[in-house]
Amino acid sequence: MSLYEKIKADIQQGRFAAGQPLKQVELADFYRVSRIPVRDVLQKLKNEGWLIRHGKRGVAVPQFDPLEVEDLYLMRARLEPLLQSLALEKLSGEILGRARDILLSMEARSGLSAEQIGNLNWQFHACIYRAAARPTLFATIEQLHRQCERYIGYQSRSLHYQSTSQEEHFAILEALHQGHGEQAAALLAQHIEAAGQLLVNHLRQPQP
Amino acid sequence: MSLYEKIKADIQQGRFAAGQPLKQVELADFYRVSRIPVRDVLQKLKNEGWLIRHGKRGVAVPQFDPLEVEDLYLMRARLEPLLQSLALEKLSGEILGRARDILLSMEARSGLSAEQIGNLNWQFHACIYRAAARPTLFATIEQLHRQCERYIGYQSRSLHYQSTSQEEHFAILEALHQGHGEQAAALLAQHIEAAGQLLVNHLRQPQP
DNA sequence: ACAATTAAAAATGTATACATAAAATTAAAG
DNA sequence: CTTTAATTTTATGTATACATTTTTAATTGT
Repeated sequence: MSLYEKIKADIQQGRFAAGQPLKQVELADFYRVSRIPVRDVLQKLKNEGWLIRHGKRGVAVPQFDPLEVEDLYLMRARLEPLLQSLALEKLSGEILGRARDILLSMEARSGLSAEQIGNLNWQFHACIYRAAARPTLFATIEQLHRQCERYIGYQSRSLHYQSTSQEEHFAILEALHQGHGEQAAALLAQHIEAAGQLLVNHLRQPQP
Repeated sequence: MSLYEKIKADIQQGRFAAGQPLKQVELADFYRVSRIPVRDVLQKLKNEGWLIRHGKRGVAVPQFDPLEVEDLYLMRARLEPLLQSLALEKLSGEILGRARDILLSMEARSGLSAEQIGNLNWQFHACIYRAAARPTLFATIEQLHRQCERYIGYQSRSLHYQSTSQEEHFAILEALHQGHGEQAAALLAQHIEAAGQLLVNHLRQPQP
């Protein structure tokens, strides 16, 4: 497990108080490394939304921000259907088969963590998106997903969502299989908006 | 002028051959610094699209890629009208006044470099976008602009575009002033698509 | 007692030196 | 002569040490 993964995991588990600046030396001591790799990781995590700048200098774990989630899902709802549509013509049976396999493996294995579910979720969509052969669009969407990752721990706590989500996945896959591009795009947009809405509601209600 | 700015400028001026990997020690020697700040800058520039990974390790200046430009402007055409629409209600006369001043200063001063024009261009739109108070959306769009920066040197070589662009800017401003939100959004989308189309054509025709 | 200025501290930025892992070159075997 | 394995070389990753900047605390003057 790399330093990057360790720090990211510890952020996700709430080991660092939100808003409180992270000191490079403290992190270096804690993880038994020097400050150089810590600096590298902090910059990387900052770019992925796991950390934000604190004042002029230094970084901190950001507060959970419903508005950020709203923005992220708003952008995803605009960009992902676009990329999926661009992939339409290049969707071979083999690719759709692999996408289906991912969905089935999600159903087969129970007791998956939120992180694992989120990952498989992305693998399913990414499998389709990749077919479009649009690296820049893909990279930007992938980055939006990474930014969402910080919140998915919450999403899965409303566990009953999982089944709904799977139904939507299969509906998208079916539409793609039958060549109904616009329908698949519309379903995907709804899928993303629904997930975003659920997450925002969840963040706005309890004690975050 | 910071190391970051120096290296970015040298990339823009074609000092480094595209595709050829950049060595940390060479850069450090050239700029008379150690490898540590070089590493920091390289990572940052990589995130902004000025550099890409080269093989397993190291970075290189990417080739000019018309498909990348197409993707970037496609995304901008989807996201920027969205953010502009979200700003609608909060657009005070003062903000629109500042936006107008930026446009006028672009007309007033002649002999501006491509970089300067591009910057004022962004200032105009950013001025409006900021009013929406949607930091995450804004940040993502800003990043897309940064990625476009690498190409704007080309855009301005078709200098006659500048006047058309300005007309579009004033049309958008006028629509916003009169509260015609959907019209302003449509104009903005056209504005972005036109710029993207022009740039893509320009990249596909001559000897890049 | 409060403000401002100055001194101390703490944290980040940078340089040098060492460790490790790719890459390339050479040597050996088929 | 080609291919593969081993060795050398080269570049990056990391640690330690130093410099600079920012923040905090203290001291002094009004």
